[in-house]
Amino acid sequence: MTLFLSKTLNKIDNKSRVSVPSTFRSALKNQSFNGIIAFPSYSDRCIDSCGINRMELIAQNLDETENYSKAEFDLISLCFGEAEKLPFDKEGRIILPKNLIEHSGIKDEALFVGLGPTFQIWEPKTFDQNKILTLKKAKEKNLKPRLKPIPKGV
Amino acid sequence: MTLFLSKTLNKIDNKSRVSVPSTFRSALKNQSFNGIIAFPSYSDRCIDSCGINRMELIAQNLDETENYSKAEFDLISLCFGEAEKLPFDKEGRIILPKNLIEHSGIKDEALFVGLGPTFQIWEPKTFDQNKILTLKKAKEKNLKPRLKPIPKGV
DNA sequence: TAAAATTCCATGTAATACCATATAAATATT
DNA sequence: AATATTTATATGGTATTACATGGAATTTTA
Repeated sequence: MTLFLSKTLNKIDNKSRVSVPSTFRSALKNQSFNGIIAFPSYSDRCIDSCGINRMELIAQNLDETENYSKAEFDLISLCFGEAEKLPFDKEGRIILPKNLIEHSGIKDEALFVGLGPTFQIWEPKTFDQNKILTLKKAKEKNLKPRLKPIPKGV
Repeated sequence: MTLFLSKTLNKIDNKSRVSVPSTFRSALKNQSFNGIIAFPSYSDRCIDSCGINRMELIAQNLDETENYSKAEFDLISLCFGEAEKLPFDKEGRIILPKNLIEHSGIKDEALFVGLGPTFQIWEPKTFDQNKILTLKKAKEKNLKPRLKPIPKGV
């Protein structure tokens, strides 16, 4: 299974190129497209990313499931339009499209954050602010990190 | 698997020619017909498109399985009747037929929007309006885009 | 033979492939 | 254990190619 872990901070040059951390690259090694899929996060000021295999799974599911309302279907469909296929160059870099740079507020550095089956790309400052906010909310609600029981069949 | 992602805005010349985005073209590279299948969307003011392979698959399913309701069967039949085979010229362009231009309200620009296994072609303004509407409806119904593959057995 | 459709060719721009170097990590050597 | 050597990774810049697009030439068909 593809697993993205840990954080990496890389620079962006004036052509909007960033090196994808080599650990992430090697996690994607066996997929049918040599690069990443990236789209604006629905809930945060960052870029959501994954490999093509996950995207194919989502597409297939959407195609085969009959229980979506038109409103649901249209909403999910919008995501495919926002998603960008970003191939690696020979050096393992991608080019960040304008719209994703704008959405994330990224300037000259990009923070890659592993989330397991997916990862995110953040403007470092925004990530820090968000982290503080998350911890604050957790404290207010007295939340503690825990594992939920794993559903059967997964 | 054929996946259409992201959006591209291309111009239409006075002969109704449009360049199909090269990413879409390469997604269709290995199909038996070098071009796209296009038909008026039954629910939106846009053009629905895909590769010939998907049409063949649907036709085959229609023939072999009992999984379609009468209503579904009739809808698919309608689509087949209105579907146009639009071949690429040497430069990767297609010619948009009059009826599709009229149905979509396209004038001098065409917005190609990836939907995963299919894609759509929109008049840019119409797409923007429709997007706003989709997001509004989603908000009303408290929907959030499900970008997770649904685990089997759940 | 005129009109329409298709194929062919030309060009500016933007994307990407290529090469060179710097930095960091890993391994080997003393 | 400290240092040297090698390897892998990240980064910067240049050259080349591909793409979208406009128009001309050729073929088709009405």
